[in-house]
Amino acid sequence: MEDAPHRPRPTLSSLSAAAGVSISTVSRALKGDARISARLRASIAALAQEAGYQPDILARAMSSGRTGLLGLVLGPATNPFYAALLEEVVQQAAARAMRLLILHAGPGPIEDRTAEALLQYRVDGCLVTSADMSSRAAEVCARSGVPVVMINRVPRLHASAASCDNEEGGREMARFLRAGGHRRAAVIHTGGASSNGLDRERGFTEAFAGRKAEVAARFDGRSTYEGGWAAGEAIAAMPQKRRPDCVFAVSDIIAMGAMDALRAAGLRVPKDISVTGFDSIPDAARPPYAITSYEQPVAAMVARGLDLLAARIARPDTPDEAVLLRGRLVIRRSARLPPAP
Amino acid sequence: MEDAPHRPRPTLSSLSAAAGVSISTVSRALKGDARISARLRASIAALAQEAGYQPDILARAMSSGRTGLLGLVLGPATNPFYAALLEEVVQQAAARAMRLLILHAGPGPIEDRTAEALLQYRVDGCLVTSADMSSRAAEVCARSGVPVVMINRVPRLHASAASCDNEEGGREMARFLRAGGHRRAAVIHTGGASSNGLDRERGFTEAFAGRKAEVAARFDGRSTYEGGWAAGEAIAAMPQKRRPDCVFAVSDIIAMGAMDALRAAGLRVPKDISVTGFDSIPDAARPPYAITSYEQPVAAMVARGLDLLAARIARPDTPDEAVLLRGRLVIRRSARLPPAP
DNA sequence: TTGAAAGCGGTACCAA
DNA sequence: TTGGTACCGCTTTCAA
Repeated sequence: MEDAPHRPRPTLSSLSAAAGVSISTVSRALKGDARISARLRASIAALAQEAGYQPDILARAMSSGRTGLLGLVLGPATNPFYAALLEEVVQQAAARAMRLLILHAGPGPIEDRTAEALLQYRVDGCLVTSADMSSRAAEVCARSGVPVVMINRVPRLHASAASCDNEEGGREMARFLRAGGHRRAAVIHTGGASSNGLDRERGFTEAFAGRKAEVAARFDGRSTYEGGWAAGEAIAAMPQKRRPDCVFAVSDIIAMGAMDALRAAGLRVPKDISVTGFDSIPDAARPPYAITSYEQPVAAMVARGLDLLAARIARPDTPDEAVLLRGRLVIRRSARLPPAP
Repeated sequence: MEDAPHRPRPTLSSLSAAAGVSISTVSRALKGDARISARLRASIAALAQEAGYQPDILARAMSSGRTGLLGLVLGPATNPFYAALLEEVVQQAAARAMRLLILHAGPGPIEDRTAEALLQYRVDGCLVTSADMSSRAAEVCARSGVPVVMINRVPRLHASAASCDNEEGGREMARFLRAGGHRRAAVIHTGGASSNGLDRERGFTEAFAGRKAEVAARFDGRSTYEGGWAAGEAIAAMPQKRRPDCVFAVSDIIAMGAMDALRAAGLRVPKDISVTGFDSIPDAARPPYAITSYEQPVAAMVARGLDLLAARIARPDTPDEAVLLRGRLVIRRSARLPPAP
């Protein structure tokens, strides 16, 4: 290939010179304005095509005020749930001709300096999927009128949200386990940090507790495999009489850790103890785990989240809105089944 | 909180009016230009601070030509290796005051429409960590002079790269297995798509084969857990006499699948057969796996990658460069150890 | 030490 | 149906 130093970028101005018409005409022709004659439009389009013209979004943003940029705050990508969310968001955003500016990925809150980028690049809106959007960042958005949508998060101050019906998910899991004859449950939660976890636990506890059934123990699983492992060890160490007959972990990654620890301690799953999770990440479906879980409707959550964002970008006065989507119980082999009817 | 409609964004112009000086003066004062008196600089800085001034990067880019934006092409985030890479890149880029525009995340090549975004947003450079940057996208970059750096990839046409010394990694693993007394190896590769995989396999094969030792079988692991599983099943199904005594998978995710399949077939790891991987992702370190692996120096790869990119952005004529970084053998329990010396 | 003014590449309003 | 022009916010050169 030639080492041709890249040609100067074609602009409206260079096109207008080539076409012998004004800049405004080229601009209108390219966006299909009906006021320009069909012939002229076609010839200008051909010219642009040939020159490899690409509109400069930055320049457009200068005058139109719209960047087409969405700020993205992602949770810890090492949890496969967020990885799946990321892929889904990238794909759906691209389909809507929106681009994502990554503000944060990983555990912990987003830095203040990062929150500033949000303003500096004039993002049209902000998508938050992480557990932690610092209140500083939230405030920045609110103050400067940047619409915020949370996915997989309860909405807060000046934000909309699309999430899974976590409480119902917890309830469904509880009903399933009770139907399977379980009487003593252990819940592994996330230490109170996340409202998702709290909702799941609340739904579970509410639906599980009852005649001759109780949530007998609670552990902090810190949303990590290691946290789940520690909880699993603690459960395995309980005297057999008091030991729970089932475990509900508020996320699959925790459930995996717990399951491995229980097995390492010599317990059989689900023979000695059932283990269930939440999210239904691909990892949890693998043969050694086959974890019964509650699947979050990730694609739908992302789609509705982008809808909400788009609506708020188009009409800033649109009132905030919270969308709750129902998930689906996915039965695998990690929990004893209810008797066949 | 008040529902105060967000104030208009402060600009150089509004600050200059407030300060009673010209726009140029404010601009220079804010960037610490020595020509502005210290007192004036301080008072303007205070004003800006109070008003919550944030420079408009887009406007700056219009005149300076530099956006501070890096295009990011990421591989399948569902492989924890890419998830780790993502977190590292986001963090290090932020530390350098560079922002990431996500162009692609997931398996498969990037779409043509996406490649255009790269131009439209005038990214200063492009970071590619995926196996597949379409040649169209590569061409777009080359033609418009956007520097490209590959991380974990062999450099191609008009691009620099920072990657792990894959061949050496393969060799080290081979030496380790041979020292452990292994004689018949199976290699699970990625089907030829990735040069990484090829390099690892080449290094391994070269160092393993020799007196009374050979690579006895090859399988396509498709870079996925499922691919590894299928290969594991195939290995387990081999007649015992011909069965390999060790497995080298070119990535941990493959190794995990293979290991699970081998165990499901009743083989013990490492007693009956040793299993090793590559990458040293956190998942591979978990107790049930404890996979002996070759760790890629992810942080260093990202750091050097960003260095290369920054250098090319600052001086476009900087020649392309390929950096090879050595990784580290991480010995765990999935492979028989060499006898203690 | 400070200010005025010309762009950067579009958009959109007002004329013609 | 088309052209002229002001403007978006900042950088930078040239004058003062």
